[in-house]
Amino acid sequence: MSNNKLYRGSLTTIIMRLLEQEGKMYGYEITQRVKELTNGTMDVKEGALYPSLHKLQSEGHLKVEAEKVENRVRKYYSLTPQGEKEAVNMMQELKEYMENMQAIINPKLSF
Amino acid sequence: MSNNKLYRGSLTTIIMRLLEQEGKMYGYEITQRVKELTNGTMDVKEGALYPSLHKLQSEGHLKVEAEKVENRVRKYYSLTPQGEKEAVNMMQELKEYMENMQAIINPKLSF
DNA sequence: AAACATACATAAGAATCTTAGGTAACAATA
DNA sequence: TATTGTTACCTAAGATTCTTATGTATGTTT
Repeated sequence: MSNNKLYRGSLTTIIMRLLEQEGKMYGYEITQRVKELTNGTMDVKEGALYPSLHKLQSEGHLKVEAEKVENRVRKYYSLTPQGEKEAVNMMQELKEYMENMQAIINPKLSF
Repeated sequence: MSNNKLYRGSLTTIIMRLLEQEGKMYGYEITQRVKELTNGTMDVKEGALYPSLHKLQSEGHLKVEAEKVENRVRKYYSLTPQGEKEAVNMMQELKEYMENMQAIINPKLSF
């Protein structure tokens, strides 16, 4: 993801948010999109991505459709209705996280 | 820390920043300060805190002085010169993390 | 006397990641 | 044409960071 420990724990939030915005995406596409959006700073590792996608699917947050494009298989992931609720929830948790970190890091501005 | 996965990885950044601001603190004090600053939202677990403090010390970022206050021992931690550099670095990494998450979460505002 | 708060600590297990491999199709290049 | 690079999926071993559970000890409150 980066040599930065802070990214630990944020991969599912990223996946859910991208799918909320894009409708459907396949794994490799997610790695490329994140690279674009962060100017090459963030690198989603496949060894983290695929297990995460499978877990989100097994939890009922994602559904999959396999498509054959140019003789290669792509697995398109999209949010289930339950996943859409979870995406909203995760965005709220990200907001809370950011506010709490600001309050700790910059206590003078938290009044 | 919270039932929120996003906090994973941010404890050392929190410790280093608090010590940068306060000069010196002891473990239990850190747990209470974080609770105050986040209105009870965040709860730094002792099982995470003490191993983190010991690791930061073994890496040369923190130094310790034991003090006896009201017949109880407190271990006051403070930044070493190397730790001060590392604290600055961690704040920069937190800033980058926040910017990257914003860019992913809210791509329209990243231009 | 029991419960709560202060203050430290560690060990087992869970969760999330990195690293390092593997398969396969296609394109570009040396 | 052999090799490298890109696209596209996957898993397993190990590292790291956390939670949960437990322990010790002193002092305060109920």
